[in-house]
Amino acid sequence: MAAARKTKKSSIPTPRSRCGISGTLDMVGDPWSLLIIRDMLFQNKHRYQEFLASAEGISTNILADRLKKLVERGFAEKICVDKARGRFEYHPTIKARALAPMLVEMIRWSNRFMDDTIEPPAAFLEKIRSRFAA
Amino acid sequence: MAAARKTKKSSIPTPRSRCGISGTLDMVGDPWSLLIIRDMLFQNKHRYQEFLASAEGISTNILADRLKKLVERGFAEKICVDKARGRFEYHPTIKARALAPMLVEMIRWSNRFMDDTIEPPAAFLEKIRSRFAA
DNA sequence: CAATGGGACTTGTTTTATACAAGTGACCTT
DNA sequence: AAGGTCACTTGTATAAAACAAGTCCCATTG
Repeated sequence: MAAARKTKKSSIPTPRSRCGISGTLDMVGDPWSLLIIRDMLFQNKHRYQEFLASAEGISTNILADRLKKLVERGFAEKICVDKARGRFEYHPTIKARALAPMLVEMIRWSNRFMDDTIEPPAAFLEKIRSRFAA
Repeated sequence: MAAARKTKKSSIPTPRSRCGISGTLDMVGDPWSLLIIRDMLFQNKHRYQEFLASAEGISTNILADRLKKLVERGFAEKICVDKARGRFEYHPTIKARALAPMLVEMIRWSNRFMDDTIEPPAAFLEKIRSRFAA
C-alpha cells in the first residue's frame, strides 16, 4: 500500500462547542493573534518588522506562524508591496475589524482592574467603536 | 550554601506590556478561564461537577488549576457550602462580572462570522450588558 | 564586484502548557 | 461492610511556546 499521504491539515480549528465565547477563543484565543490584530487596526502596523517591534516581544517563529494562520482563517490579507525585494503587508479584513468592539471592552476592563495599564482617552475608544462597528 | 528555598511563585502573571488588550489576555487569555467565568455569570454554575459537565469538556486537572488561579487572581470566591462533606461553590466577583460586556462582544462576533454558533436572542444580550455593566 | 546589511522568514532545541487516564481520601447511603 | 459521589491529585504523553541561530533573496556601498 502506498505510504499514507501527509494531508495538509487545515489550520482552522474545530470549535469545542457551539458557544460563541468558546468559538471566538478557538479562533483567536492564543496569546498573540489579538495583538497582531490590534497592531493592524489601531497602530497602523502592517509589516513583519513592525509586528516584531511591538512591546510584548513576540518571537519570530511564532509571528510567522500566526500571520499564516490569520491569513488562512480570513483575518488578514497578505499583499505584496515590492515584488523584487519580497516585501509584504498584512491588512485586516472585515472579520478582523469586527473584533474591535471586543478589543475595546478588553481595554476598558483592564483600565478598571489592572494597575499601570495605559488608558487611552475615552473619545478614542468611542471613535474606534463607531469606526469599526458593523 | 543552603539549598535554594522553593519560593511559592505568585500565580498572578507579570503583564507583557502596559497595553490593556495584552493585559486582559495575560489574566484570562488561556483557553478555559473565560468559559468558567461564562458558566458562573450566564449559566448559574458554581460547582466543580457543573463546570466539568460543560460542553467543551475541560479536563479535571485543568479545571482544578484554573479555579485556583481564578480565586488567587480575584475573579472568583470559593465558598464552603457543606463543611462536613467538603462541598464548595465558586462565585464571581465584580472583577469577573465586569468582563460581561467583552463576553457579549465575543458572542456577537461569532454569531456573525462563525457558522453553527448558538445565537441567543438579542434581548438576552442586551439584558446581560445592562445587568453586568459598571 | 565582493562585502555588507536588511527583511522575511526557517530550523532546531528547551521549556511550558494541555490532554488523557487513573488514583486518593473524605463522607454518605444502603 | 460495600458501593457511590464529590473534589480534587498524580503521572505520563503530546502539543504549543520560548529562545537562539541560521537561511535566502535582493539592494546598496566601497
